[in-house]
Amino acid sequence: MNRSNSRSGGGANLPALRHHNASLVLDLLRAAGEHGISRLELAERTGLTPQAVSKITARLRSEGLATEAGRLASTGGKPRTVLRLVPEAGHAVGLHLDRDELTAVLVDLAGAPVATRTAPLDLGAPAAEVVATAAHAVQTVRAAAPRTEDHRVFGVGAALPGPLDHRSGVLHRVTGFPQWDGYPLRDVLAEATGLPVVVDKDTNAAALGLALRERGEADFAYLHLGTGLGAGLVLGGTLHRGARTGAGEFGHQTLQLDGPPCGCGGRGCIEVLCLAAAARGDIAEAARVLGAGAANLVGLLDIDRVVLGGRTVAADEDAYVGGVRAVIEERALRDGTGAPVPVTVAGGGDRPVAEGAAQLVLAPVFGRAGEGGVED
Amino acid sequence: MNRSNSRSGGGANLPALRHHNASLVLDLLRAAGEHGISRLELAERTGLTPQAVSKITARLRSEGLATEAGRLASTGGKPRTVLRLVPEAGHAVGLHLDRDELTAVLVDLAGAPVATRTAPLDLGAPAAEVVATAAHAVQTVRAAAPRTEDHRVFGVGAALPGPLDHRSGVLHRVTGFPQWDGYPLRDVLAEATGLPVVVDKDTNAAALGLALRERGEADFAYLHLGTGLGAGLVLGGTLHRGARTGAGEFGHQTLQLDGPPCGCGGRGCIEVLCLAAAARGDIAEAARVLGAGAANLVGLLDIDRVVLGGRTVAADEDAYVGGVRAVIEERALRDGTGAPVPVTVAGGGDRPVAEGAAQLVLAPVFGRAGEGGVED
DNA sequence: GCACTTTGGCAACAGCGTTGCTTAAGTGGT
DNA sequence: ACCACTTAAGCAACGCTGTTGCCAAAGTGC
Repeated sequence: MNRSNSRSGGGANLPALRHHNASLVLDLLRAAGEHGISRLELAERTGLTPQAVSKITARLRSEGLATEAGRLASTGGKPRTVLRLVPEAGHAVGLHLDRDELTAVLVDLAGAPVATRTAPLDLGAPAAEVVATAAHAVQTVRAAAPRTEDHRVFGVGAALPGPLDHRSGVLHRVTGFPQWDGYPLRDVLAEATGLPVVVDKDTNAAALGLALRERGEADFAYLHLGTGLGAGLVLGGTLHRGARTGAGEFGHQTLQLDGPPCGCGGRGCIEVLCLAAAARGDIAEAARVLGAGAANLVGLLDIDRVVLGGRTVAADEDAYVGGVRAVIEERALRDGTGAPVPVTVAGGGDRPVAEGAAQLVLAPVFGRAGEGGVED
Repeated sequence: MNRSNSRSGGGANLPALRHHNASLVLDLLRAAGEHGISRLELAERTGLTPQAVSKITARLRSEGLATEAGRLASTGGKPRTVLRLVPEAGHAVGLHLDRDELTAVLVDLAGAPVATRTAPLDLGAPAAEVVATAAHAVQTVRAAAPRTEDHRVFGVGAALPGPLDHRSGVLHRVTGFPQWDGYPLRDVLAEATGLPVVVDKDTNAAALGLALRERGEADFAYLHLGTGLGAGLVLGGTLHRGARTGAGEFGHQTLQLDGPPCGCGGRGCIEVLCLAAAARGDIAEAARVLGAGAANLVGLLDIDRVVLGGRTVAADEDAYVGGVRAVIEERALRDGTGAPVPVTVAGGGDRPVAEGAAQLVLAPVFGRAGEGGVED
């Protein structure tokens, strides 16, 4: 049932079956939010029998993860009991290590932030120093979680710029900070905090978090335009990282053959076109370039929604959203492929990255660990 | 265990568990080919216990799907017994309906072609006529399969150009042949042949078939350059079709902002650039353009391998492979992301499409039905 | 107040992979 | 030639999964 058969493992036994179905139910409970969802609807949506759902939800209730929350209007018989997730039953820490700033956030199972801490950070400082600052921020927000046995903190998700190996948790050449090359951030941070740690690219974290904010979309792209241009892809409901966890290299896509030279050594990369236009104040052109890249992505992968973010976009949200939307709508019109894909902007500045980082930790709980996913 | 949690269903019970593990084992048996694989290696690779593998393989042997095939050299104890797939235990028909030609092929479980039939076809003819010709070709190659109870034909996979809805099996506006718009090919063909039918785009079929030819690559792209330019993507071991089964729109990716106008109404599409260069005999330029698009794809999705195919490529294989490879190697060098992604060409003319179409039917047997997959 | 509908738990069950143990089938030392 | 050892693989008992059949609970509507 794991789609990633090519990976080692994949064999499923009874505990795995149980965990799978429990995750499925938890995911639906999370999606239902505070309104909750009835047992029978859970049965319909999962394909399980009502009795199985009763057993599973009974377990979840005994573990404190779910609870009854009122009942629906009767339809001629006994009214359905509504169940909902107990958000405070578990927490996760999201950590965003940006070039000049650090954000730590404690989120509950529903993804709602419980505590936040922001601090200046010099990513160029010695590694030990950065790790110490990060670990301290983690402990600070962690103090906001109730410390009972049942209400555990699942772990820390750390998002940072630049290429890294998600599987091993080792960084590569973080742009502009060569001292991080080969640094085993995951293990060091796990040691410093005493919690399991997952590391990933900032764009991936943001994509995961944003994909969960509005539901129902299996294929989703987040485009981040800040000091650089990158993408995070959620395909089939989980992050697509690729074999070398190098997916999302959106900025150095060629969009203008033999165009202006880019810092990467290539020519006509979407990043240099977009940022050059933005730098000279031609936001409309920057948005048009970004839109062309987004439309390429939408057509190639049949993406359901595109979300824009990053400081450059935040400076002129309407112009970017409008410009990108125009390009996508025009192309959808040409293809005649029905309604154009919605384009929105990620509100909240840098918060989506930190909150999404926490979702890196929570994803396995809800059965959304992708191929490159980390076991619980 | 199914990655596609967002889809309805997803709930797993005991039969599903059994089917999942059996598929996993069958997939490894298929990968092992005629050399076979021992029970203990199956256990290692699946993560199941040796005893579970023994039970599963015993079932497969009793169903005639697997058999013992010699034993390995001893390593100090009882030598391991080697198991292998029995290819002739099942077959599938692959059907390639091209604009001017029809190819039908019967393949066994291992994917090896058993019987082939090629016939001229006018895809512009009335639908009933085309279906009748296709159904007749299916019956012809089907006659080559042993008709015993155990050796069943699983179904027909039909690949054809142009957009279509894989899930419903209904065609859209097949380029140049408007009469197919809205035609329920899957159901009509199922009626005519008496077999389950799966339809998909020709590029998707080719991608699936080629991805299985050489193993171990989870993320794979097939680029088809013929009268048009399209792509098929295998991500995480299964075909990526997208929510509207419209993924793979590679040809109308913008590669040259404000470039020459394309038939689709856009400008600077990779297809028009590539085909225009090919038409004026500048194969090197066509290959360079194709390479730029391929490199974009590789960077964006962290693809493991790129395979080129189609009549235009076949006319000058070395030039295209060399040109594409050069662009990809150059970009890999710039990024410093290790070894460049291998680029090869799909041999065998149109056969890969028909053989891949048969794999559309076999994929679920081996646990490789993607999100858009069809149940057995 | 009674008939009906719908929800949801209890108990028995079939069947999955796992565990503990035994048998099969080799190698290598003496 | 024999025996100790190693490795492979089947048998039997087991725990636990979702399923099935049944019944109690809790509503609606005539």
